[in-house]
Amino acid sequence: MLDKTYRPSEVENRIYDSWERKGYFRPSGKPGAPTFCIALPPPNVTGSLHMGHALDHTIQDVLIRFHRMRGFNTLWQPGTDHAGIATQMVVERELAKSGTNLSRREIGREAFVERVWNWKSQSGGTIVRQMRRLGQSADWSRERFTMDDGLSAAVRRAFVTLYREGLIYRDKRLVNWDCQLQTAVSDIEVQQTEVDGKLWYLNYPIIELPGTYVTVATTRPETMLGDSGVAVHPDDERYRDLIGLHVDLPLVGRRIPIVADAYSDPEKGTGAVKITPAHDFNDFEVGRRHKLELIPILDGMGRVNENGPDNYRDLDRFEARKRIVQDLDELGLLVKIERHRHVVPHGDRSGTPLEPYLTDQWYCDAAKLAVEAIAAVEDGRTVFVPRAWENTYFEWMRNIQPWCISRQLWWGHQIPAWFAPDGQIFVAESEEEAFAEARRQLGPDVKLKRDEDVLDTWFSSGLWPFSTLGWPEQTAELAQFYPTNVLVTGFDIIFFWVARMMMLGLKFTRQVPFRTVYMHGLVRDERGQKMSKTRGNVVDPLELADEFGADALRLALLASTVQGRDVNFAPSRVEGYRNFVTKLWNAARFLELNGAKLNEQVDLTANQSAINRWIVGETMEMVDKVTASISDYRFNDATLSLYHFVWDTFCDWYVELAKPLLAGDNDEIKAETRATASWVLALTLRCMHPFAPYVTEELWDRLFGAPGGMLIQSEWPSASASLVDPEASRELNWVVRLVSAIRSARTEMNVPAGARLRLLAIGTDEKTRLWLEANQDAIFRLARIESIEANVQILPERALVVVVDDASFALPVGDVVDLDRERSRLAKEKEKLVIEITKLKGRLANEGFLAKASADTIEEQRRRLDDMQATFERLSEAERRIA
RNA sequence: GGGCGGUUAGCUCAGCGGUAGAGCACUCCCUUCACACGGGAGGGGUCAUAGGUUCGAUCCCUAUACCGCCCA
Repeated sequence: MLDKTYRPSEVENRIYDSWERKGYFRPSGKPGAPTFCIALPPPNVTGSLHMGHALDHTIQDVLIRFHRMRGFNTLWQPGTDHAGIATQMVVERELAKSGTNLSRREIGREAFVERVWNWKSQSGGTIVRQMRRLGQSADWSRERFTMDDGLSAAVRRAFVTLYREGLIYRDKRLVNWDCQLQTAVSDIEVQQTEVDGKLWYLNYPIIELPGTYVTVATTRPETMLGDSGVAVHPDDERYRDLIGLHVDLPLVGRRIPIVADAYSDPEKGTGAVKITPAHDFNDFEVGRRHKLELIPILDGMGRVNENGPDNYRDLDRFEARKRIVQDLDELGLLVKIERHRHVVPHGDRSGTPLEPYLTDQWYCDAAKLAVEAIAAVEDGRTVFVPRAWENTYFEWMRNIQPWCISRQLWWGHQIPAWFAPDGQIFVAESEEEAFAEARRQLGPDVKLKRDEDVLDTWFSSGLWPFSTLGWPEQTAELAQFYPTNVLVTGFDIIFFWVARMMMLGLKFTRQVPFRTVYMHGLVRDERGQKMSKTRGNVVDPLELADEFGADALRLALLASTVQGRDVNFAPSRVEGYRNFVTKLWNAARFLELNGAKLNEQVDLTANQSAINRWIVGETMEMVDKVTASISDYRFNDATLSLYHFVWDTFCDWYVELAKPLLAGDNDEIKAETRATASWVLALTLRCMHPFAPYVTEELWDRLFGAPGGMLIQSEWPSASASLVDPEASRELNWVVRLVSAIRSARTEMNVPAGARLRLLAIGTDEKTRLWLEANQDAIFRLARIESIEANVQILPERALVVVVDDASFALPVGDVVDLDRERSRLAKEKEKLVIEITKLKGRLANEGFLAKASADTIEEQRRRLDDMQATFERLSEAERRIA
């Protein structure tokens, strides 16, 4: 027997183990079945599960479970990425704490990488375990890691291919350099952060005009050591005469030119701007236009290098700033300092200000790869849901910059490039190949040194949808599951994920990596604030799952997911869905107590009771709605349909209506009701399974046993029109309205809740009489009625009156009734009607409306008016009775 | 500066050319034999503002205000 409440903690692990052990997460491999595949955007191996993952993964699990039940040969490909910087940082931190006080450089590359692997094997699986906790049905037997042998081979193949086609090349350009981590990072790993800074105004003496100065304004005075020019706007009258002259760079003593360049904004600062081509992206361009010298003055740690004057050498960039400002001030060249709020690029891992830094790096020609990636979305080979995100994708793809793919790290895919002593580069998939080629060209004794750097993690992640399926080998899985069907991700990583996979996927497979990109919003707190540790508003999905159950968390997330919008997540909703799960549990418990048994062969069209015919139709409608909503990625609609069906339709009405049937003495009806109720519950469990997999599986097992196997691999229901009986639907809707009207009137008139009243139907027509008779037990019970008299001709005086459609019903209450109160109740109801009736009359008298509105609309409005007028008449009659 | 989204009940949000909805919160009643993680009944909204289109606008268009996000 089921307990009164469902206890998730006693169920979840057991069920999950059972699913996994029985291999239900694996592709069915059914011959002829259509395939459905999702590649999980691999979470960071150092990560732990946050609300964003919970939402992202739950959506994927709904799609996977839905398609699995619909008979697709389904694969959800999971795994993690090696997260170069993040993982290396974790292990370096551990190293620092370990007491040996050795840096990674001191223990050496090999030993360090070994440590990272050790860390990974011990602590790397957190997020994957947490995914299981939430019921995610990924095929763990196929779990992959971006550093696996196979995936590493894919990376080498991709790199070598792109290099040979000229799509990967080496270049000396400015990169975003992280001085703390001492590596380059890509544009999209840059966080633009607004900070309170200053604007320093500096005087540079003009050589040709002794005693005069040009004043430049800068947010980074320390970079002046690397200045190689001053720019003014060509149309700026103030500086016209200075163009072509030179200044004597203070503290350095370098002679640098004043050039005219439109980059200089006359409105900003003084209109004259110092140009440091080796330390600023804009200045780099200006410098190139005017052939200015590139003078790097900082080293990789952000310290002044040998190009700076001796007295600043080795000073940290921030220390150098202080000293330089001080020294300029002493020379009388510091004009003023203003407060200035501006945007400074920060590394999203280290959090330190990034330095534009001139180095040799490997680049990928993203612009060329983008061409096909753009075309594929333009021509609909890949479709975004919601569509609006395609614009963001296009905007970014069309302005894409060369992608810096090398990182000065040890953890990652080491770049398969070998340097000969003369600087010549040999790129090959293996060292042997590289040597073979080098020997051919440079003789047998050639010495090669492998590039120390590794590739951007996203380079390997970009191959994920096909490298996980075996590429570059032409495997059966690749043929079967690629292109994948849908990528589910948050819009915040549209550039990381979608863009890179599209470019590399099209390049290497000539096919799009996924046909649909479903973008969901970010999970924020209930006030719309981004969740962050510093704000302290982070909600832990695992804690919620522990407290309320994984199903409740999943339902709450799905119910909050509206297409194209962020999710403002209120934890109280989880409690609400915990209650919902309990409600379902108890509905099942009710069936269990009444001997429910599932018989899939039962002929529901033979049902005698309208109540049973009605709920079957309602169930069909629910199946339709849920199926359509999932297919359209409208998860909130699907969740709400289920919620409404289970709670309102099934529990509040059907179960209550069925009680008299089950308690009655008609064995045939009893059997029919048990069979129908069981059938409805079975379909409900199936439809709800993708959303709340645990409780549905448990109930399936407890109630229906498992002769046909587990719910996870049962068949998704299909709606059948032949099971919908419109007449039963009309009848039961009427019963619901009648009962509701009686309940309302009773409460409003303060009739004691327990009091049983007589119900007199006034001037009853045939249909009403039949309906009353057929549903009398239900009406007795639900409206607290003790007897029904049909066809009463005269309204009794001391009675409440309710009107349903064109029939009046009187509830004699004897002396307890307060006539004044009843009068005002009737008046209030009439008032509401009058407003609507006036509106409808006006509309129907409007010639424009009659001429232009559709016949259906006009007919509908007429019918509504007739109904309301009839009700109004009945209410007036009742009023006159007690006048 | 450019682009995108939002403004609907106390809160969080659905919706939509012709009847304004949900959950939570609130009020009143109920130890009715599945469930108090429950049942029943209620209160609460000039759908941001101003114009326009339309027979009819919360919904479509334009502008404004405010809020948020992305990019420079």
